[in-house]
Amino acid sequence: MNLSPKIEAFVMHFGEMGSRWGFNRTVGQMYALLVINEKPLTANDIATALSISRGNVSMGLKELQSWQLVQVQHQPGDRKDYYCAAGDIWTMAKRVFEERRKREIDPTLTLLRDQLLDTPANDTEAFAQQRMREIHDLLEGVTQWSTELHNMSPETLHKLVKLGSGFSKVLELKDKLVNKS
Amino acid sequence: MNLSPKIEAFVMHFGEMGSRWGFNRTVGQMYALLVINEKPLTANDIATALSISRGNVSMGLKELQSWQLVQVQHQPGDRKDYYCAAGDIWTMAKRVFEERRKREIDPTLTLLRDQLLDTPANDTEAFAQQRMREIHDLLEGVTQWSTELHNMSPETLHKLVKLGSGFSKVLELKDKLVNKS
DNA sequence: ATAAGCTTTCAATAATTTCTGAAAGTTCAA
DNA sequence: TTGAACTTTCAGAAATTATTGAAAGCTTAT
Repeated sequence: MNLSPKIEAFVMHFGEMGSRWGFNRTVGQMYALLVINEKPLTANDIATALSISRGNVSMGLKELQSWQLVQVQHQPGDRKDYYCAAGDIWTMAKRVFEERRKREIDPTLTLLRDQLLDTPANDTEAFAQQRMREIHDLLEGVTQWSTELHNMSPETLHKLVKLGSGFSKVLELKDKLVNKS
Repeated sequence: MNLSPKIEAFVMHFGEMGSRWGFNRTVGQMYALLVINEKPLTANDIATALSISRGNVSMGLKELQSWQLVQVQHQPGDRKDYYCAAGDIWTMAKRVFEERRKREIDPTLTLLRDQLLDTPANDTEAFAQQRMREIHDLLEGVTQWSTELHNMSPETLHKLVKLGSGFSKVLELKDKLVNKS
């Protein structure tokens, strides 16, 4: 398994970015490799291509499966597991987005909900709770909104992205028509 | 500087989440502390409250300033720097969002743009480039869209969040009216 | 000029995370 | 039942990241 310079650049870049996207370097590289390869790869192919240990590949694949970003496939008469990137580009984006929401927002929302049930004991706590309320409402909005995104078809998503700067205009339009607020 | 249990829980939680949000534990704690405190704090207040070294606080504040999340203030006749969280909740959210976009998306977009200028040398590279194109277009959409968000007033943002599940309906509405696509 | 009262820097150390590879586990064909 | 062809696990090693604290830098009052 030998990578062309261009493909290598792409894979290595995804490695660098990996940690910023919520997984580690090798997991990033592995995913990139699976995404730009048309054909499914075995765990050994991956280990060779990236010069990492077989054990590390196994861990990485487990991680990618927990993100639902890869799929296992089998070839008839071959005992090996073959891996490939799951779904189209929109599916991938949605999965990463969802997974990150779960890890980055949900736990905080839970904490804030709990804290907001208590009555503040003094002024300091009252102010603190007010801030927590604001953060809570914001995060709840983001969560709802992310559910919305999750349920959109690729076409709608595509439209949304293409909408670009026409976005606030649509909001205003809606305001006028529905005549609320 | 002694924290009440509730406030401590909040601060510690932000510490835990810190790394998922793009900064480290102490930076997360520091920010939480500044957000739930009505009054500005000195670097020493922070060090005491969180039981961390003065040097670490200095580093952390530098980091938070690079995210534009804190402001320095001065009290008349006092040489110390006082710090507080910058802006309201929407400002904070926008700054975190923007900063993360810069770190998580922009570098990849640059790489992809470069790669897409070259002509693929073979079928493998052609397929790879096709994938890169898709990712590029998606990220460009997200970027545009994030600029849009950035320019929205708190009121518009609030409306957007409240819109919740009515969102795709608005999109459809727009489709019918404008009668495009 | 000096020193008091701050803040910042940075080399050394500590803590955490990632990676390796050998051993154990699984599955299947013969 | 054995063993060949895989995969997974996990303890220890390596790499990376965060933290400390002492020293160096500012700035202002005297």
